[in-house]
Order: sequence, then structure tokens, then C-alpha cells
Amino acid sequence: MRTPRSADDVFAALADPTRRELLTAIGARGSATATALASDVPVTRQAIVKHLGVLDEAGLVSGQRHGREVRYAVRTQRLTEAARWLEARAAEWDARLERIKRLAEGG
Amino acid sequence: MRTPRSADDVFAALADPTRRELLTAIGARGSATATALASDVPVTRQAIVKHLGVLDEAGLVSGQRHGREVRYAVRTQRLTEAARWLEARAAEWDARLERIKRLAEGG
DNA sequence: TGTTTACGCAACCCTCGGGTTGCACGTACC
DNA sequence: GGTACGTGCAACCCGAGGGTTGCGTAAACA
Repeated sequence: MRTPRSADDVFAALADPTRRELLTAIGARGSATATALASDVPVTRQAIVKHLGVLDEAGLVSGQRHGREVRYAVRTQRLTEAARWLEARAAEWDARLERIKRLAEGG
Repeated sequence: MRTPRSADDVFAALADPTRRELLTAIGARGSATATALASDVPVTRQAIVKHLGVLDEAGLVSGQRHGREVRYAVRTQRLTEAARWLEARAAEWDARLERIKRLAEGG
């Protein structure tokens, strides 16, 4: 089975600790602007903007403009998709190993 | 909530497409050596060895020596742990957004 | 014993991306 | 209007790590 295109982005996005912190921070606030998040995470607003761009690209976050500010909220769909993907692989490989084990035992 | 130490390694390990391909390849074979995997993935055996090191460090794979070769198998536990982590976050944030939404609607 | 094969170690290259600073622009508010 | 604040854009720095080549070592087998 081919890894779906989005999995690349999602896992790559989740790979960075700062981005996971950002997701947590946004989740805790419900929604937040890049400037506000700068007080939650020890990096520059610009760095946060870049991270939000990556998260947005991965579909993990979505921003909406209100006047001069942009509020970001977490999108959970891709997250659960990624979780499902992991679980499916784990189950698949578990089953295969079990089969091999039974064969090896001369069943 | 603090991201558990292992999540760092797991997501970082899963971030690389080549490593996910390796996991898939190992899973498909049941178990495999670095040399064998070199024919599944378009990189050098040495690169694969490095990747297997990362996967091993993350607890996603475990190697066992048999004579002069080392066979690697997938370990699914960390995988399911990561899946659980994602699902928990998704559920948590979904609930919070739902609450906020109800409040905003003046409920 | 000689040859083949699988592995381990080390050095090296080079791109990618996380982080920064600096500044320009637009929107809110007085 | 002027001022303050939030964004957006661009250039730059620099370390991490994915990839390579080269070589040495040890096990399997004739």
C-alpha cells in the first residue's frame, strides 16, 4: 500500500516539537494568533508564522482573518486520519508476525 | 500536558518517507536485513543502516543477530501508543472547540 | 585456506529547514 | 490626522541529518 500524500505532510508536521507545542497551545486556547502564541513558545513570532504555515499545509490548522489579526484553530480530522493509519499498520504487521510465528512453530 | 519523551522520537522517526518505506518493507517481509532492504529502497545500505538506527532508537524496530546477519522486525507497540496519543489530542481539542462554539452561540 | 558476503566504522558533502533580524504595509484606535 | 499594533515579506545564519564512498572485519562455504 502506498502512503497517501497527506501522511507525508502530517507526520513531517508532527515531527517538530515546537509545532506539537503550538498545536497544544492553540488547542488550549481554542484559537490563537501568531503574536499571542509567541508568549507560549520560546521562539520569534516569525518562526511561529512559518510553523503555522507548515501546519496549515498539512491541514492540521486553519487560519481565519478578523480585521488585522488572523486566528488559528486546530483541525482534528487529519490528526485522526493519521492515528487510523498508524493503527492499521500496527494491526497489519502484528497479524503478519503472528502468522509467521505459527508457521515457524510447525503448525 | 507534556509530550512524553518517546513521542519525540516516534514522530521524528515517522517523519521521513524513506523510514516509513522501510517500515512497510520490513512489515511486508516479516523481518529483513539491511542488505536485503537495500533492494526495496533506492538508497545505499549504509543509509538504511542509519535509518534502522533511528527506528530502533524510537522503539519502532528491533534487530536480532543470527550469525553474520542482523534481522530486523517491526515493533508495533510504540506505533499504537503514538496512534492513541493522536486520537486523545484530537478528541480533547474537538471537545474544547465544541464547548467554545456553544458558548459563542449564547447557550 | 581462499573467497565471498554481510556487517560496522569513519569521514565527508550538501541540502533542508528552524530560527533570527529588519523593514514595509495595513488596520484599529485616539 | 497620528500612533500603535498585528501581519507579511525577504534576506540571512547555521546546525542537523540524509546520503554517499571507502575500507576494515568477521562469518559462511568451497
